[in-house]
Amino acid sequence: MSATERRERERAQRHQLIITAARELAEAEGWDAVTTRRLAERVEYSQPVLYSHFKGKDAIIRAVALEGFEDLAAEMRRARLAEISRKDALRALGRAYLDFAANRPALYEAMFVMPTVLPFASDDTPSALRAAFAEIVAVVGPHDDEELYGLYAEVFWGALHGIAVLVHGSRMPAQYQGDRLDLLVERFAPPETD
Amino acid sequence: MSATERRERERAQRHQLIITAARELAEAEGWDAVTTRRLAERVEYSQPVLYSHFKGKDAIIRAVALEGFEDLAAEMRRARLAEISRKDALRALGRAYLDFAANRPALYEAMFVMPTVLPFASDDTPSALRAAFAEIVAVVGPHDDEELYGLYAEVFWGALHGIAVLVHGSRMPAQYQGDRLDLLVERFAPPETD
DNA sequence: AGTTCATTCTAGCAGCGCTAGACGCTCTAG
DNA sequence: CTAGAGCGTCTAGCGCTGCTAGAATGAACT
Repeated sequence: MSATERRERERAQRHQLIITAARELAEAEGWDAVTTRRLAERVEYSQPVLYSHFKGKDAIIRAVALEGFEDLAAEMRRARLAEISRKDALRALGRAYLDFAANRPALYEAMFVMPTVLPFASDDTPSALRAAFAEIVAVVGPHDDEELYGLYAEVFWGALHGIAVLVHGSRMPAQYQGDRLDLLVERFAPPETD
Repeated sequence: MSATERRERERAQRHQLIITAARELAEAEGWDAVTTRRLAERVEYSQPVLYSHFKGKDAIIRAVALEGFEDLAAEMRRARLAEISRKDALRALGRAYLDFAANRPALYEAMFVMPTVLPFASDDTPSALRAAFAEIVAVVGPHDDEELYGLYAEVFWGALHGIAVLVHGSRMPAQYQGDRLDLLVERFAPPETD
């Protein structure tokens, strides 16, 4: 059965190759440039091969986005754990989030802007999405009120997302992003206990 | 010359007809359904007529968005002026903004989500856009610090935009939108002086 | 070595935004 | 009142998109 195994292994590699190629092409030229023909050419197979791995273009974007959530969760985690006070952790996480959005706009777009493709607040929400959200909850709380679980995180996240996409779309000047984060952190930092 | 005048008048009417038809079609079936063929059919002209009025599909979307800004500015203004205290005005404006986004999602999308099509913070920013932004500045200030002009408004606007689009994209549950607004208002209300 | 079967490719469909060039109608000037 | 100029509209078509049916290929198993 080793022949079959080898083929499955090759298949898995090609699966990942498609995802990576799609992400790289999107990051280099934007999602508009990611057509099935160009993507197929890039992985050096014909178009129909893509459809033997993914149900359609949407599914490819979904796979790219899912990997993105793992990256984002890791970066937010690293940033917040490097600080001691909660306020510093909040600012560090916010900065990590905005940097991620600014530095990898195409990936961010697949995750948070394109027509929904991943189930967010639902029973079958992928663990990477839950992990990313949990990172935000960890820095803004609340930690003592079950009823409000997630509310602060949602609003803080919403604010970060809002200014990230408005800046990216040139609807807001990019230069004051640091000041905006400072203001946001000041307003959302938990009551000082340190 | 009245014949020429009549023709120009008819042309202006048709211009508006195209914009209205595009908005209605988008609001009914989403922007994906707004193809030049379907739009032409709806206004009962052939495709090329659209291009004698607008440079391309982008320009039509731009015209729709521009009208939207006038509506939004008017609704925010009406909402904030109906309240006395600044905190109530802030909440009312926020609610008006979120309601606008929720009730007219396609129009909102053209204004704030689609690839930039109107110059926002620039010298030739249309007055409707300036007016809408000025409404937000009016309720969040600051009014005494030239250097910070617009910063509070940008962050408050960003937060409203963020939760609006995340809810619309099913990335955040819709049911707690009121609680989110309350939290946001509490954090952004100017120091109590009333 | 012959057969089976999975896999990949060629070719094509319907629809997209957009445009060139032919056609027809209206308005103007003599 | 008629002839002609010019504007406006339409038909037809280009190159592209996501996606797929069916032919052709090649590797693996008996």
